[in-house]
Amino acid sequence: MNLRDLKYLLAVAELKHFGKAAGHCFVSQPTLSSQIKKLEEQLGVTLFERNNRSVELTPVGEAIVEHARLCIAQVDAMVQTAKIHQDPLAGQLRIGAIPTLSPYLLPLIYQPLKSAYPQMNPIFSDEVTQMLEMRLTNHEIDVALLATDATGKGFGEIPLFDEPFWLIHPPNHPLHTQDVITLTDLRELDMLLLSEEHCLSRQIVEVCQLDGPRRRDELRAFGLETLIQFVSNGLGCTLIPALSVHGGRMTGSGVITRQLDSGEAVRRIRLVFRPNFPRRHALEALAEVILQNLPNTVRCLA
Amino acid sequence: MNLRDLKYLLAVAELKHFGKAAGHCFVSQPTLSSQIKKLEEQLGVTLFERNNRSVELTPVGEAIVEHARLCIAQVDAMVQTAKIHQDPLAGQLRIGAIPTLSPYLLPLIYQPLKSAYPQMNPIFSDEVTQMLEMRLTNHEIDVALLATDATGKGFGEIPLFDEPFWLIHPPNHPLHTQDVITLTDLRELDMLLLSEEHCLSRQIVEVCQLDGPRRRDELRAFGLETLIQFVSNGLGCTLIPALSVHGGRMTGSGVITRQLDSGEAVRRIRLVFRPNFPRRHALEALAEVILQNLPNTVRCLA
DNA sequence: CTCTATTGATAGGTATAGGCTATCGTTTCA
DNA sequence: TGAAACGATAGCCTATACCTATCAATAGAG
Repeated sequence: MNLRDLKYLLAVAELKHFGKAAGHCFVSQPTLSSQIKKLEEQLGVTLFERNNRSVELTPVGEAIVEHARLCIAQVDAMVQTAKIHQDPLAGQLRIGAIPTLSPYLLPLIYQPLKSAYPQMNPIFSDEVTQMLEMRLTNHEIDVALLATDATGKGFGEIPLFDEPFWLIHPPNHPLHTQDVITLTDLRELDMLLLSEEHCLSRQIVEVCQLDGPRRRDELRAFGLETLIQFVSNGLGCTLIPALSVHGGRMTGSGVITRQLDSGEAVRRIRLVFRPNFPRRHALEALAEVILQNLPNTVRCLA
Repeated sequence: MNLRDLKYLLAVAELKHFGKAAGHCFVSQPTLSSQIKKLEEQLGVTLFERNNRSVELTPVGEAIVEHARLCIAQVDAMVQTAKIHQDPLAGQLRIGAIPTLSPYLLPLIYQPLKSAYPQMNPIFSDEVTQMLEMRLTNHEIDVALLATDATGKGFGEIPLFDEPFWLIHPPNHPLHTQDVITLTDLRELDMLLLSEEHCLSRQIVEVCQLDGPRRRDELRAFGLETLIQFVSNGLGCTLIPALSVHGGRMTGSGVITRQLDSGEAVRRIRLVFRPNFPRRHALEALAEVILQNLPNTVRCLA
């Protein structure tokens, strides 16, 4: 059975005239006649009682037409739904971000994204890298904002920007009097780190070339804001990403924020997605909005 | 768009595997692939995000599949409806009968019809010949039980039986002492007649060869039972159809019921219907039930 | 790291379904 | 009686949905 046949059926039922119904369907009258006949044969019932003067629905015909009407209505609704979503920018875009980026970046882009692409429905979530990668694979999110390379795991990526690490230390720290801080200086410090499922902690270890003994494992905090509180209380130093300096509550917290004298101490933030994700344009739009709303403490890559 | 495509869509959405879905639909995998691709092109959206290891619905796909599911469900319901009505004996059969037949015949056949064809849903109505013919033409009823020939008006008919006219007269009437009553006797009587829209009144005029002056127009009653009351009250005689003698309240009403000495004084009862009425079998079934439940006061024609 | 199995996509050929024009048979109306 | 209107039928043609064979990409085993 064919949807076209059902449309023919509805046309004849409404106009009660094969010729007019055929015109209405943009086919010839014989085509319509034969298709109605075929439909009647398939269903095993007579739908119309016809003679050369009138065409009338049989009682069964009435019932069948009612079903056909509902069916066609469903298809129309389906096409309508498709039309709304034809714009690849439209519809849900489930965005995951790592916790050391999410609270500082997403507020910057939420309003601009709404303004630029009102038809887009972004849904944000907040998890560590490994979880985001799993959710990507399971189609539970569409794109992840990560600070690590995931191309080796079969994902695609759009590099966005390099986010420098800044040093924070307590006010009375020895570094207070030092004008310029280099990477070498960092090796000497007592670095506080996030728990190891955060990519940030691994990256700090790498950047500072911290060796085993120097790591302050006993104090690994679970959130960046908690870590800052530790520093504020004089328990040590740490590196934090530039965006958290901009958006975080540094002022008044008593910690000293210091830029580093090195272009190397950065993490690269990228959009990561399944390579066959069909709405690539939505990702590019997202990337564009992110890049245009960043503070100049980070280095854009486009 | 095609219903087949929607079924393919549902299969892939459910099994998340093109090959298995193809087997489930009894087509080859390339067929399924190309049809899904075609559907995606027609709708202008990507329904599945696929790679060589997994097939997953996109958010739009989810929405579309929901519509498709409802659509297919409608079609299934439609086929089911058709199946139920495939039996030409099933479903509504709207039966009209003339008022001088209806109250005496229909009670005789109602239960037998229910027993023999429980799937049939007979709906009875009661109107004069002209109205019944109009309703037949307008598809408001499916078949009429008439006492007149309607083949000249483009209807089809199944003759059922010849129903003799019986004479009824008051107890103290001169005919009381006469053993055999012939048609000639009737011409001398003061005949009471129904109003002229009833075919019975025309037929009595014809049978008795009543001429203008003898007709008792001022007393034309509207119903047969009323007419019998007139006779009972000694206001005249009349002819009534045999079934009304059988089923009517003759006993105790004080009227005398007399058979006529003539095979001519009958009216022929037939089923009348539109010639293209599709459920001819239902009519034949009805005819059969009627014929098998008649009293022997009438002469069956089959 | 190579080999193989699995999976969806593609290519090319064929058969059927659905389309058309022309015409018929019947009925209605002038 | 002739013309017009209408649905059905016949015969032909094309688009499309189907098939088999094969490709390309990936994952997992040895």
